[in-house]
Amino acid sequence: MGATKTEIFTEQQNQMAQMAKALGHPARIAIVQYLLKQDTCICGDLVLEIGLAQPTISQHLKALKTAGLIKGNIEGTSTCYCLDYKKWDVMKSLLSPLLNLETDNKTNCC
Amino acid sequence: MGATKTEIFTEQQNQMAQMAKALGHPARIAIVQYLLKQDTCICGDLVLEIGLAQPTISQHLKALKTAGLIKGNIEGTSTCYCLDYKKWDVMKSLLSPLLNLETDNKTNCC
DNA sequence: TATATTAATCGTAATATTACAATTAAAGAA
DNA sequence: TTCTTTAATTGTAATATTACGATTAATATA
Repeated sequence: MGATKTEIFTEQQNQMAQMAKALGHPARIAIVQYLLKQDTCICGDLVLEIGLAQPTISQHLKALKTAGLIKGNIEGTSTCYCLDYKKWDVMKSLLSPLLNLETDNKTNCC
Repeated sequence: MGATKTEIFTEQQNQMAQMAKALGHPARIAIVQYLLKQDTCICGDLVLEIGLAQPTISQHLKALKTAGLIKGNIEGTSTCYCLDYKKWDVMKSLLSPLLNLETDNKTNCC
């Protein structure tokens, strides 16, 4: 045990969970916010901005990249990171139905 | 090490991450989807629907409840669960700025 | 070629998560 | 009161995550 039983869920449910999980750490939220403000960054920018060690930031960048939320391009000795807007659209279309609920006329159920 | 350094992030960043994390497991996505469809449910419904053991479902319900995304009311021998729309509004207002990006005229940065 | 610069990777310790069997608790039914 | 129903809790094994020092790799620069 200990590992998520992905095989009993739909592909969509696993995808939604994976994207939410990628945003489920404050450092990764901070990275995304930084990219929203600055468009691009390199690892060193985030080390200064966030204050975690370089390998830790690198690890979080990898997690966001694996989830497809950011892209990285090697440029000389550094790597330029940015949001991957295509994947972001997928995430939006998957998660919006959950977030944009009609809460107006909903009363507490129980 | 091993624990998230919440103290170096803003309250808002920690909140956003906490809510995303709560949705970061396919079983919890499935629970939320079930509640969207059925409005209310009890633990046993989800055990049948999802196919994980009762203690596991109970644990996921607790995680969603701790994050504030669902509410539970004891009714006899069972507990009635439903989405907490107030918290859902908070989540929407926090996460929407991240999700609803203007992706139209954005080109790949690097 | 030697020396920075930048970041990825490796290794590892601490902690957290996931899943479930076993048990417990609490309310309703017989 | 005893038995059933329902779910929470406890305990635990397997796995995953987080964080960082040390190292490595790869490109610049002197």
